[in-house]
Amino acid sequence: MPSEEADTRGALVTAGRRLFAERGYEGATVRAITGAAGANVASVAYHFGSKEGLYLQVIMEVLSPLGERIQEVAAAEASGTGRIEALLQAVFEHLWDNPDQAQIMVEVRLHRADLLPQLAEMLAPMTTGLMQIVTEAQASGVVREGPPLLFVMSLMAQPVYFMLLTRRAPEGVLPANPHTAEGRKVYVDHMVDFALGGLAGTHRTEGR
Amino acid sequence: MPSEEADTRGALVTAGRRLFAERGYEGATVRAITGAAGANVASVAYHFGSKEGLYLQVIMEVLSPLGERIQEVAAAEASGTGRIEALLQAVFEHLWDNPDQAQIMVEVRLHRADLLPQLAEMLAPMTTGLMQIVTEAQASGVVREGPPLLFVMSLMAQPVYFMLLTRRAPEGVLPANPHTAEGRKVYVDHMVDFALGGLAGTHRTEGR
DNA sequence: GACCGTATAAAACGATCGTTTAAATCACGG
DNA sequence: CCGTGATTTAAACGATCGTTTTATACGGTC
Repeated sequence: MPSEEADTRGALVTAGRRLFAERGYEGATVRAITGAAGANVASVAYHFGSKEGLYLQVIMEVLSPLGERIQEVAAAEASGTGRIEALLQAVFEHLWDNPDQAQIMVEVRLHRADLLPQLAEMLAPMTTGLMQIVTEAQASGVVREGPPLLFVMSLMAQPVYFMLLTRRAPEGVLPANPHTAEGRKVYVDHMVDFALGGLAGTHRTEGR
Repeated sequence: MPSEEADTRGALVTAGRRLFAERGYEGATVRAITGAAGANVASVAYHFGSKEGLYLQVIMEVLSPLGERIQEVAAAEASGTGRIEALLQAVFEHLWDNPDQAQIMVEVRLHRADLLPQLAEMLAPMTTGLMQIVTEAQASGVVREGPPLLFVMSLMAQPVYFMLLTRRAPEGVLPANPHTAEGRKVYVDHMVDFALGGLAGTHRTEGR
């Protein structure tokens, strides 16, 4: 009977997730990963076939939870602006607790264009959830008319960008300390205000 | 008299800029860069001391133009929402024409935390220009009260994120073709609408 | 034409990369 | 307690990394 899930295998994924995010695919060496996992150099080839195999496994495991989280928000009942607020809150908090996620997503988009089709497939549950949230918000009048994808992009830009900028920012330059729950609330509140305003009717040239 | 600017030196910066952006610091090898530049392998060490030296030079050259562009927008006279619109237009178009810029900025932020202090220093003209635009917009009533940096982050998130997502997106999924000027106008118009709404008064729980 | 600092060239350096090999160890049913 | 497949280990593989070395070609000055 094959045991299918040894301890080293999980340790390799955990270490790979962290090191791929910190240093990128090329920067994270097999020896660094196996060293951090307390495993042998050959264990990557044995369990995943190659470094690339481990990378794909890491991507899959790292992307799933956020997609599920967004699906939950999309399925939850909320009135008017409540669902948008819940979405931004959930995405930002999730990305903050799992910085590997955003880093690996950006890394793939920047330097691994060959994996973009697979990435889009893995992100499918997330994008459908987002589109559902926006289209329903348009039906209820919270969001103005227009291609839903544009609003999805504008929405996601906020938590992703804020997470990347605040994660390792030096102290003193930020208006609130994101390492505390109260500090993060400042950013979430701002993102919600900004997004709700942006989603509503246009303010183009004339006031209101 | 030293010639100071040989042809190979410029070719190395050009090739390095492209390859560092495409493949990241670790992924872009010295041999690939010198090969693309039509130069010898030893030329990087000769002209820049090391691969790291070339990377720093590329960062400096790639960051300057956007900072100057934003300073121009900040200095230009524009009434009400015009300056915000000009800012988003300029940033998105500049990033679109120079994708290396955003890619390298993100790369440094993700995988080269050791360079963040130098990056912040190089970005100083850009951030001061952005802060000036926002604070003056607050004074004129276009932007509601609040820490200017939060609005700067929300503003920049839009063109950066849109550029990263639309640059290599497969055909058919996007609502407009960003490779044409007319298509990019769709994205810029949306970003302007979204941003102006987000910058104005809050739409929190009650309608309008 | 000899001289000299600058620049390019080819070749080699040690180090480290991902991967492979082959032996050792483990878990366990017969 | 032996056999057998699964796992781990140490060692080595060829390839490629960034860098150094050494020699050669170039452009002015005296």
